[in-house]
Amino acid sequence: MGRAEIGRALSLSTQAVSNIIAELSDDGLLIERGHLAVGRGLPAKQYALNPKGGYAFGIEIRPDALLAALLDMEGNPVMMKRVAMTKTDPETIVVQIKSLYLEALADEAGAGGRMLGAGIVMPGPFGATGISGHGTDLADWNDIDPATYFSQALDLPVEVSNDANAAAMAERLNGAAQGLSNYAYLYFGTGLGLGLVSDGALVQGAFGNAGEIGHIPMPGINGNLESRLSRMSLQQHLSSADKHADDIDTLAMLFESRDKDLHAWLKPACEALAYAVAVVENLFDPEAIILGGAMPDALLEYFVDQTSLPDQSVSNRPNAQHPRLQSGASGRMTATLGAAALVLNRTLSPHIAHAH
Amino acid sequence: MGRAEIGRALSLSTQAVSNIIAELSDDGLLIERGHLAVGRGLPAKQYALNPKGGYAFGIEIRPDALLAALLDMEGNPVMMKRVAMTKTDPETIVVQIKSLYLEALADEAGAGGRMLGAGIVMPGPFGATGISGHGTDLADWNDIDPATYFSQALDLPVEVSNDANAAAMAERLNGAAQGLSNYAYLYFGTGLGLGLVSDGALVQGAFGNAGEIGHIPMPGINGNLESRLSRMSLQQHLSSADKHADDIDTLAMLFESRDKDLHAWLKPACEALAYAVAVVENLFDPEAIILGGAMPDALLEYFVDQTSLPDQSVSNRPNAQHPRLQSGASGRMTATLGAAALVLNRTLSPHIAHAH
DNA sequence: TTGATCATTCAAACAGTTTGAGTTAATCCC
DNA sequence: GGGATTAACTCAAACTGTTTGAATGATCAA
Repeated sequence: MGRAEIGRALSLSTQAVSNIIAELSDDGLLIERGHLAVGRGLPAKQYALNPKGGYAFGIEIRPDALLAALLDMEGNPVMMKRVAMTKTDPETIVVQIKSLYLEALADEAGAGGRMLGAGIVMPGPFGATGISGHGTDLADWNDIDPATYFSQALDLPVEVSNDANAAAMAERLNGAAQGLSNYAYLYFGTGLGLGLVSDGALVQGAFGNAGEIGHIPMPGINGNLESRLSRMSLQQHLSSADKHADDIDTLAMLFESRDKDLHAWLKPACEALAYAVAVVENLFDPEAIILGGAMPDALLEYFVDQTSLPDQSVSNRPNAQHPRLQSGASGRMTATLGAAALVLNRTLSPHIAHAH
Repeated sequence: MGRAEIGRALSLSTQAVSNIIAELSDDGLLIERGHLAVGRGLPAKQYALNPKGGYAFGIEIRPDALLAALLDMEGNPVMMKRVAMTKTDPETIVVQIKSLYLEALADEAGAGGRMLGAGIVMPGPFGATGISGHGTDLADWNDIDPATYFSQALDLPVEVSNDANAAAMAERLNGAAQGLSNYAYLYFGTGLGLGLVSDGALVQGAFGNAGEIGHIPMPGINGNLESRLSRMSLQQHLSSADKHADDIDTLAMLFESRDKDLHAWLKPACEALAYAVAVVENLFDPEAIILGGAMPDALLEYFVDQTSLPDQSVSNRPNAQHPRLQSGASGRMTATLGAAALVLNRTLSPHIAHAH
């Protein structure tokens, strides 16, 4: 955009924009993109964010591994790494993270002085709650505030969140949620998580544990939602037929080959998804619900196509602008990239900073 | 507070606070409260909001009546009125609202030049949706944007919301939610609504229809949540036993006298409430859930006491600071006062104003 | 009584903004 | 082809809201 256009969009004078652009250019945060003539008048000098003007580091902590990614300011990954872990105590993890961080800085020349912060994704819920202790959470982390701990270790501002929130933010940066400010993201991790974005900001809850949609009771069965709709439920279903699918590729293969056990799981899963959609839509009235996470693409597409969306919903509107249910980013690294996206979103979207 | 204390809280210099206080005092928005000596040093001149420095007008539009309230800046009601309506078309309503507004201004000398805005509560959902046309919504309003319409008619900034959101804001101003910034409000209107506050701001959804919790499917029965848990469901239950309770007082009397039909309704209602709590807690992780609306106080208290809260919830934490479920304001005027509270909250809480 | 502590004011400096006049480069239209 | 029109941009000055530093006032503690 040109100075005058930016000024109009921001309700600032052209002169003010000029001053700000001069400062940002000096800092290397903007690049010039030539002149653009759209009609009469002096063609505007175009400015854009310099993708190499800032970087965000993302870490995903899992019980068995550590995943890291480095994103530039446009959200392009410039590094991705995975390290298997056997111990998950804070000291072991922080040492490993520091070493991954140094690798990232070594990989990308110039990132050193331009780090905007680090995003950390770790399994929730945070603190002792009624759904703790189900095997997915990390030991030895109860007495530590992860944000402070990592912030001191890396000497960077740190954002901590869960996988679903991170994935939702990643989707806003580059994916299906671009331009949306009210949407929900259903994330397939081990269980089923929900990332909620309201007016451009994550709804994190009082203790950062919002979005545990997998744990709500599921109508018609004696169990919760994620007992029907999650990767773990699918894997349990398969293993009861003596089939073992530990990774996404195996699941994709089974889906592709129309495996009858996998397909038997699909129908009740779609019903569970329809229920989840009804709950999320009526409680939250999103522009769209995006489906993503550690599932094969084809399976996500199947869910989007085959799930019959509830009629009794505030989102069932005749003139909807967006598909009510759509698929987003899938794969192993979604949440890791999302961790870094947390930082980019904090940097790039206006908010009130609380004095410290 | 004194100037220096305010400065520290806001990360401003004392001098800046002095300048701002001078301006606000000139406008009559602050009052002096004498000096307060806490230790050594010059005792600080105390300042407080002038309750008469600003007013908020609240309107609740119902299919059969119009309710109005005028609140001062501290949230004290200085006027409350009710007018029965037979027609609900926009012209009839706006004429009546204008006349109520003039009455309010006449009642409170000095309110004229000090109106901060008007809050309007009207039955949702807004726009055509899958749960429209159930008899609770107003006719002839589909092509009108209520905010713009009333803003022009009253020449005031206008906030439009539903009853649950308004009630939630009222509770924050004066009631059980004081000091909370992440909480949920379960509101008994005709159906069952949910007001969500995240980081001090209402979660309204993309089209203002968030919080329609009454319309989510209820496990175990062939129906939605509000078919078990709402005033309408209670009244239907009673009328099938040939008892008619059109207002809160009658319901309170029946409850007090341990009417067996009413009490038969209570147990499944508590189960429905437990389910609602499980959904809201796991999805939003609130500090507390507040129960209020058009129900007798005693009945709300009964719900709070008798509902067994779900163990499988992120809010089931051993060291909780607030009761997970508590009762808030009840009665006929809750949503009307809330309508005005919308304005006070917008005025008093910091937010980013979007350029227009 | 004296010194320490803290709130406040005053004046000057500073930062970020708008305003208004002037310059540059494109299109429109005769 | 050439003047009129349009729009982006720059420069300088004014303005607004902030911080900084020195001075003053009122209280407590020893």
